[in-house]
Amino acid sequence: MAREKIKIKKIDNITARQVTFSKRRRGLIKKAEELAVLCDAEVGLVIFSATGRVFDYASSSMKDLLEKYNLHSNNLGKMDQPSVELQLENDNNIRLSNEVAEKSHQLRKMRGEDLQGLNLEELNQLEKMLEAGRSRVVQKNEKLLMNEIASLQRKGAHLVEKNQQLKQKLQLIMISRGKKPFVGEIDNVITEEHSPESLTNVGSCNSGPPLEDDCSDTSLKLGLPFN
Amino acid sequence: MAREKIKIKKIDNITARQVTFSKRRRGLIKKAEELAVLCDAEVGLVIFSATGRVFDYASSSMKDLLEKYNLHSNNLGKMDQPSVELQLENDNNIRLSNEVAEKSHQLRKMRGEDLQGLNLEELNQLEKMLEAGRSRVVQKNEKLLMNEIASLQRKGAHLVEKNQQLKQKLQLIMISRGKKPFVGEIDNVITEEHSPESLTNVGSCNSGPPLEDDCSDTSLKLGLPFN
DNA sequence: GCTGCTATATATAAATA
DNA sequence: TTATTTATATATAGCAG
Repeated sequence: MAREKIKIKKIDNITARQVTFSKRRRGLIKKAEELAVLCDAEVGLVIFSATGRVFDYASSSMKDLLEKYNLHSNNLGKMDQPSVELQLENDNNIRLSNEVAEKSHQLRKMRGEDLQGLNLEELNQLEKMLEAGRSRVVQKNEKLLMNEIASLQRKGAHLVEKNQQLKQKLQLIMISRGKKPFVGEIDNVITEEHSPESLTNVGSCNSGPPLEDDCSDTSLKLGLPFN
Repeated sequence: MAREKIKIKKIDNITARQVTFSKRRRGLIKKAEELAVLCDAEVGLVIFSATGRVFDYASSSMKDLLEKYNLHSNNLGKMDQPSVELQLENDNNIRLSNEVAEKSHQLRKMRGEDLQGLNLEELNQLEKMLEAGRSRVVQKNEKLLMNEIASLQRKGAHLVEKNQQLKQKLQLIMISRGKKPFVGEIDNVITEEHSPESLTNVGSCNSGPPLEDDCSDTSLKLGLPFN
């Protein structure tokens, strides 16, 4: 694949062979990885150089992969365990393998990826199941959102309360200075343009006389979710 | 490497993913073989598709290759199993059990039965997946229905055609008997309550009045001897 | 043994049959 | 599914450091 086309046979020149080995080895591993990622496949690759060095690639655990592979080739090939224990283990493996296969299939169906051979009845049932699942997910989602809102609301109410306390302290201080303040003076500073009603909505922490509010941002944000 | 550059991430479209898997799998195996031949290396390659099918390539004996590989990796790691085989089986059990657990969990999530600890992002993604699956199921369902309809239409059209042929044969027979039949006579026997026009529409595999009847008992019975 | 550099050979994504 | 076709993207053979 390059300057010249080459025949697929052992490269005579040793140096060239090594260079090619190095390049192609990396290329092969890259391709293996791409296949695994692109197609959601499991890939295991083992390479021994002529000099005996080992290189490998595995999309997941090479150990698991090879065990899985052995299992398959065993099932498709020979069968010869005398040991009862081994036989038991093997039965277990078969059972588990079947379970995995079954669940994988079910998952694929739910993803709509393997609907081969399903009849109308089964398809309808599947759709119902998906719709039910979706509904639950959506509910959970909404619940989460509501919780978040409630939490924010609590925090907001808390801030309102704090603010009110601050306001009272300020009043006390001003009074203690001997200056009896105009009522309107403080209110102007603290409540700005808000109307009292906006507070009554905001949670139970606030029971007293609707003492205006303070951090306008908070009350605005809090008010929205409750319509 | 083609019409468009793609990102190396799981291909969303199922069909495209399968096609790509098929192509790249072959490409990868070809490259593996070339590496083995050109550079006098030993190469072993194992591929599991997402559906669980196995593909492999080995420049020599996969068994030998894997044993050699295990030897190497063991040397680089640990080495102390009472019974290697038992250990392997046991590991396999653990791995399979984990796989079952994982898939069960995934299934439960898709059924909306175990959404504990999922955040908003994850819930949204799950919902998207469910919606995608449902959409595919619905599509498949519709396709099935359309096929059924089309099939029935074809059969109907075919019956109509047969019927017309039978009618012609019967006419010929009656003529050959030397009895010039009343036109009305045959029509009455064969088409029964049908007006002649209803037949002329139904030429080949049309879309017109699909099923109707035609296969009235009478005409069918008449037809049999001539087929 | 690596690089980096081309000019080519291959692989392959999409569209199509 | 599977195969062909096409336009492009990649891989890489042969060199030079």
